[in-house]
Amino acid sequence: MSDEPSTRDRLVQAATRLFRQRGYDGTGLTEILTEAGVPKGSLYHHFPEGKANLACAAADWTASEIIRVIDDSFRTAPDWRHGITTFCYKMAKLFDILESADACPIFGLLFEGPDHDRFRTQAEQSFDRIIAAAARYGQALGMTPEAAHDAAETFIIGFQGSWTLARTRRKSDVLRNLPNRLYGAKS
Amino acid sequence: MSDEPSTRDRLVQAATRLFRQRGYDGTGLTEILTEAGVPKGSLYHHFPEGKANLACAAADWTASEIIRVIDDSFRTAPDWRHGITTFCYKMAKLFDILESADACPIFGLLFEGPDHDRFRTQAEQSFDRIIAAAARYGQALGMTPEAAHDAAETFIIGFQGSWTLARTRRKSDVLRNLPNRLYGAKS
DNA sequence: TCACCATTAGACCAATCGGTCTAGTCTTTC
DNA sequence: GAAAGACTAGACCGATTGGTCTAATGGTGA
Repeated sequence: MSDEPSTRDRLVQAATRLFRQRGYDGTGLTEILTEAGVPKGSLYHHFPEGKANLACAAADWTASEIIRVIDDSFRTAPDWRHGITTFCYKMAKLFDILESADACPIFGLLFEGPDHDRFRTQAEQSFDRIIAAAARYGQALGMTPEAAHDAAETFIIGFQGSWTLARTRRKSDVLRNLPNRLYGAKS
Repeated sequence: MSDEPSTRDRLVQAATRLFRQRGYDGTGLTEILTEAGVPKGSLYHHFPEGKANLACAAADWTASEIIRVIDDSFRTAPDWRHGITTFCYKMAKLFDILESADACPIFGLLFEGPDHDRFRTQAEQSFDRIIAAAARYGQALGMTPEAAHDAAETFIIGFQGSWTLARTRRKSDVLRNLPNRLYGAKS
């Protein structure tokens, strides 16, 4: 059971990767199925509503992964800026790994596709989960709840924009420079 | 001749709008053709390489529109922050108009799709054109070339991120707040 | 051993995709 | 007014799309 990822997990992870690379509409079911090594019947067993269903699961999974990185970055951070800096470096590293496969901004990008409102809502919730996770660390480091939320939001905005620019340039510098951009030249 | 937009222009504008709403792969040729009121033959006359060709034209057109708004915002601006603020308000207004049609970040989003490198390059150039346009105003307002470029880049990053967040929330506040976020609470 | 249910397997389907190609219709030029 | 080229018009194409459906398979409890 713990030996190999379950069929469901393999589907979600293959879908996540492909959606990130080619977008929702750009990715065919066959492609996902092949990559996951799973027949079509299994897909519709685990995700009865099909592709859209799978995309939502992929978005959830991605958000959780991001939050995991946030946790790792802040657990030992002495202050907010250190936490953010660590996060940016970790993500820049990830960017460099993914880049060869031409990956997209971590999340929120999958959210083209039909069913506007469902996808939009899913994206909104993912954003909010991530912002809330970061804000929690802001509070733990002494900020007021409002200040922490605001700082987290500012950061996520900067991160999202930086990733986009980094991607068009194929260079992760922009990500590593984000803390300096947001909080002034390095101390 | 100046009475109606040319067939070509109608194609580019319809494509721009649809790509913005549904993305490159999410938009069918038929849809574009119907919207533009143009038969398929004309498309392949004006854009012999087809959809990809049209997408690049749409990206160019969009970048030019953005630069036009930058020009409008900075022409009478007494300083950098005023220019940025005006730009953000203009774009927030545009956002509110488009929102009903569920539009996407202004540009850079069309750049999923095949032909990775061609699309990526196109996006990179569009970004750089826009950053350069903003940087020019920074210099005119007294910044050094490096400072101006950096300020423009920071701004474009923040704008891109803000638009994304604004879109998932369906609220333009985030765009209007960007100057405060970047340059401190309103004076 | 049997029945039962979750899961796997993949053939199959209509619809749509981007793209090609031939015919026809203007407009311009001599 | 005829020839020529720019442009419009849309029927048509093979490939692929997301999705459905039936049959087989595997493990579990009685």
